[in-house]
Amino acid sequence: MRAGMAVLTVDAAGMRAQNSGLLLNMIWRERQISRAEIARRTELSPSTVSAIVADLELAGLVRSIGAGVSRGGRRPTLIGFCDEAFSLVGVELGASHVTVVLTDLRGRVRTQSKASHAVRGDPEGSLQKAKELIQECLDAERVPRRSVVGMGVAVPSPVHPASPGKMSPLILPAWKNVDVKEWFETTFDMPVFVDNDANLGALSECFWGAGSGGEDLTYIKLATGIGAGHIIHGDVYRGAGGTAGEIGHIAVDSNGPLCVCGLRGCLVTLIGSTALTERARELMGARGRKGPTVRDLVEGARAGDPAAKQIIDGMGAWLGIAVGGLLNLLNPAIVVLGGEISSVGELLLDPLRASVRQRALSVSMAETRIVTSALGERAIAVGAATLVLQAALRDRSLFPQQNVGRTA
Amino acid sequence: MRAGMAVLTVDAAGMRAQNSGLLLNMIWRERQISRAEIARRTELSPSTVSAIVADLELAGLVRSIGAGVSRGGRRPTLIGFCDEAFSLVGVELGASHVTVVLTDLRGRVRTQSKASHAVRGDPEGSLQKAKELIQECLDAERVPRRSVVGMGVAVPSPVHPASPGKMSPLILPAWKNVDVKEWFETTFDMPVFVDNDANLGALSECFWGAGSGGEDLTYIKLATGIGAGHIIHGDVYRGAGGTAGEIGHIAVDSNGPLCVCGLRGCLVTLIGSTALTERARELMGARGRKGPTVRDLVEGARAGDPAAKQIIDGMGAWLGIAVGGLLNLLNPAIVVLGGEISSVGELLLDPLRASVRQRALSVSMAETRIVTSALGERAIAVGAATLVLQAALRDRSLFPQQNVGRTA
DNA sequence: TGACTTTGTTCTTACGGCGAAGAAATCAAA
DNA sequence: TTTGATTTCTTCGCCGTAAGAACAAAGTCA
Repeated sequence: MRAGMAVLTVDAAGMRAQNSGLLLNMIWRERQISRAEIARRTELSPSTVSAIVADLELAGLVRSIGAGVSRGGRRPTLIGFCDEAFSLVGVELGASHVTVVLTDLRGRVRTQSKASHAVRGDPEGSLQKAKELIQECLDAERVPRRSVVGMGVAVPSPVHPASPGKMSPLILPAWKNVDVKEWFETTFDMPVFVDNDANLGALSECFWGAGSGGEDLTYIKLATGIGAGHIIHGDVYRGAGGTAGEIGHIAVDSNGPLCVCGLRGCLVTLIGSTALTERARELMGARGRKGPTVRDLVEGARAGDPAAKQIIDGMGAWLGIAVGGLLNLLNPAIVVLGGEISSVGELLLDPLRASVRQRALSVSMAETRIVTSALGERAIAVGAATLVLQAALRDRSLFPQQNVGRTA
Repeated sequence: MRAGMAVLTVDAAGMRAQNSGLLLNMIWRERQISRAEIARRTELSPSTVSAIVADLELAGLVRSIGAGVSRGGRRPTLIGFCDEAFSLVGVELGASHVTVVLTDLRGRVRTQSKASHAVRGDPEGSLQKAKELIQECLDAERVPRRSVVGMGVAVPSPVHPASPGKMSPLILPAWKNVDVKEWFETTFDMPVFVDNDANLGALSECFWGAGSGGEDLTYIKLATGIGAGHIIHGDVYRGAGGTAGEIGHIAVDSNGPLCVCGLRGCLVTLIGSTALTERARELMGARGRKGPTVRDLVEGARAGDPAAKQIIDGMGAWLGIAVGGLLNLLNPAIVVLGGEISSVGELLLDPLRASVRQRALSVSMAETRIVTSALGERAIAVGAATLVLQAALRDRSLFPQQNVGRTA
């Protein structure tokens, strides 16, 4: 019954793998730390720590970075993580664009490239476009294939844990016959990890944003679609069928408009980008021929335009219904709002918090921080790259072997 | 950032602990299995398996139970778990009663005792009552203190992970100065685990009920209060502040009645026992002087009383709003309904499923089984005992040492 | 009956962590 | 400056655990 079968047996080699993984994580997290300090914290013996650090050094993952301050005796040698030793590729297949980033092991973007593309209906073209952009990034930095750990791909569809390359036939029917994971794997010959965009936004926030403390967190992506991703115990939570976080199709208004999903009054029909810009066209008038965009809305609200503020207020109220339910059901430590519209910051957070306060227990409300993302528009693509980093920090063997097979 | 610090370092002893824990779990799960089969499944060497089994046998946790069927050679010796080797105590502090069960390591109840008591306002009396009942159970079976692994306690309050003995001052203000965990620990001198009642109902279902497959599951306790418990990755999920699963205070009707929690239209004000019986009094008329009870409602519905059925239908509709949100947000594999009213079975499930269908994505809906509990009224107390079992199966050292310290 | 299979044990080997001892580096106080 | 204490890190031998080979025991099947 218990899912705990994940725990595998250990032999001598497994013991080393486990301990060295622990050390690698500690060094990554602390940025710089001495052997002695590691020994104190892990309760591993100094000799063992030294041996493992030597291992990691040989693998090119950590290195000495000078001496630290003395604690009354010999000064410690600080060990640091080699952030630049390997690269990560992050791909975002958005609704209308493809973004690619190349990052180091600290989530810093070394190159990025982006192109508009109608991803929804054109799998072949989108993948081809992605391939070009990836190649572009790799070439720009002259990154050899050997130094890339792997590739993360964010897709605008739920991903079933059992078949991570397959898109949902309801959300992306045109992608029915494509296996994204397989395609990238065969095209680039490296490990590929695929996940839903909101999940990767959440991961991004967990590693580099509001949730860097490691607490449980929910990220809400406010865009054409509305999706949420949960981080639970430091890991993306996907649910039994991969559809956890489909907050956009929570029905918040039983008299609301009909949604493409077949339900009525879904959150997305009320506060999705389309609904917002339509509302803006009504209240703010047409800008040029195409009507106001989300960007116009953001700028309007920031400039104090009452119509824009009214729209944002309404959005906060609707969103609060869903977030209130979220707090009561899941009680995350942090809720992060992402997506272009979230850049209005407090203008959205104020009405949202007010709405939540009417719908969530004061306890869970008081303990939950609700914030907007500070990671910008690359958050999702970086999150995709982070998925690879997370996997590699868990399983050292994912890092490509550099110094191939020399026996000391 | 990552919560992964939970992983501890390993030395030779830890290696043995890990492997023997794995074996213990496998034997518990499989009920009977041969050494050879264990070796095949775990990929441990036969010699290692033999050594570990000998260990476990010495500890009194497993024993040989005869020969199995041959696979074309010598017949295997089947190893079985000693279900009766130790006992578990489960305590449920309900809103209006205290229940105690004494179970074996397979969740079978050996003794139980129950007493009505106004737990809410009387901490001292409740604890004293619990003490008596526990003593009663232990005496009834002549169970020596030594053979009890520990005690689980279910409380009608959220429990903060950081202070598991403290009740929520909002829900149980009278219990402000009591530390339940500490009290039981000092009174009975054994390990004590405290958790919220709905969480323990969920654990009960995960181990002994609908979720025995180990999938993610949400249990909803339908009683005076409405609470939910989540099992995620085989473990109770409590949220950042311990209030995950407070589904009773999801606001499902913005025009609904005011709730004690300060919000309006909480689920509990619409389908809590009080609301149901009140509604029943209106529609079904008074039974005797006290008005119909939940039991009357169940019997009425089963007997085909249209008023009762109408009430249950309405309940399903309201509940469906919350469950719909739950499916979209968390996407559990199973939703289990518990509490007395759930014994109406399909009469509640039908309108509930219909309501959910209008509010959840068809994907998550299709993949989620929604069922009623089959564990009966002892589910929570047994869940409390199960909390101890779960802990001990994870950390063998929690089982009391029987054959104290003889070096072979 | 005899060849083959499967099970489970025994014994040796290898590996990894531990602890003690020691060397090196630094501080602090004489 | 010297001396002793402290901290860091390495070296080396020990020990516990798992692996593997060899073997005995107990079956099956023709």
